Amino acid sequence: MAKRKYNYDPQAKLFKTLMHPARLAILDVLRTREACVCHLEAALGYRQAYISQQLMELRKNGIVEPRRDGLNIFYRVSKPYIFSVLDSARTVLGEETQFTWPETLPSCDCPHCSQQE
Amino acid sequence: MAKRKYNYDPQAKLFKTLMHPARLAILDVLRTREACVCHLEAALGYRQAYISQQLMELRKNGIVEPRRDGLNIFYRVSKPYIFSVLDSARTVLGEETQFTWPETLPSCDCPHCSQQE
DNA sequence: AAAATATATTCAAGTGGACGAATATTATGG
DNA sequence: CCATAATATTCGTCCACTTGAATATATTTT
Repeated sequence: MAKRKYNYDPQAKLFKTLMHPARLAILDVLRTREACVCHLEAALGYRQAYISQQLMELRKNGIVEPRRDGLNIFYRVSKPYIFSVLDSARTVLGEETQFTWPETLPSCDCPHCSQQE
Repeated sequence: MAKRKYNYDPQAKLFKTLMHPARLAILDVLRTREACVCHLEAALGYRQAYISQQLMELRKNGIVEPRRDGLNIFYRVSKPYIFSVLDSARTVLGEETQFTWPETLPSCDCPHCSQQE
């Protein structure tokens, strides 16, 4: 007979979403600002479809949300508190350094990156 | 070309360890005290071998560590900061209630539970 | 040293996630 | 309304995780 007093599935599901290197990388790019798919592509070097797949996974779990602007769809973190989870994990692992992405990337053509001129 | 500046594998691995309901339940039992396998068995209602399997997984990732005392092997959380990760996750999910296990269980015969008499 | 108790390990079948390839969808510009 | 750009989805294969069943190991007791 199971005597569990608590349902751990929601927590487990959240961690399952976070257990993927590509998704963690995406969240780190989204730490400081919203970003379109092509920006994530330029930043992380993954294929477009692959980025979309991972974004879909994050979206299904309510972690990110899209905002369409013309052809671009900008993603942002809808639950910023998720970064507390990520930071705690880093602390557990003894990782002090927190890499911060620059606001713009030379290799990116998205509106956010190429609006200078 | 991949431009990742950071290796997310350690974090991903940690979350992978936490993505399992049974392991989360075990960690919650270990939140207040160490416990032997049979205690976890009594508390959670899982089979002994299954508990052992999940403990092994947690041990492989340095989250819990064993202490043998006669026939019993007591497990305790070796990285208590892991609870910050769990608590942050609960906050993200909007779960406020934190279930706390009693120190002793009537259905358990382990030394910690049946030393009254 | 054999039996009993507590725990660990191995094995195997079923299942779901990872990810590449191909294709579909949506919106803008001509 | 057709072409193009940006993003999304579907499909298929491969591999890792899950979990039950069986068995092994370690320790104490007799």
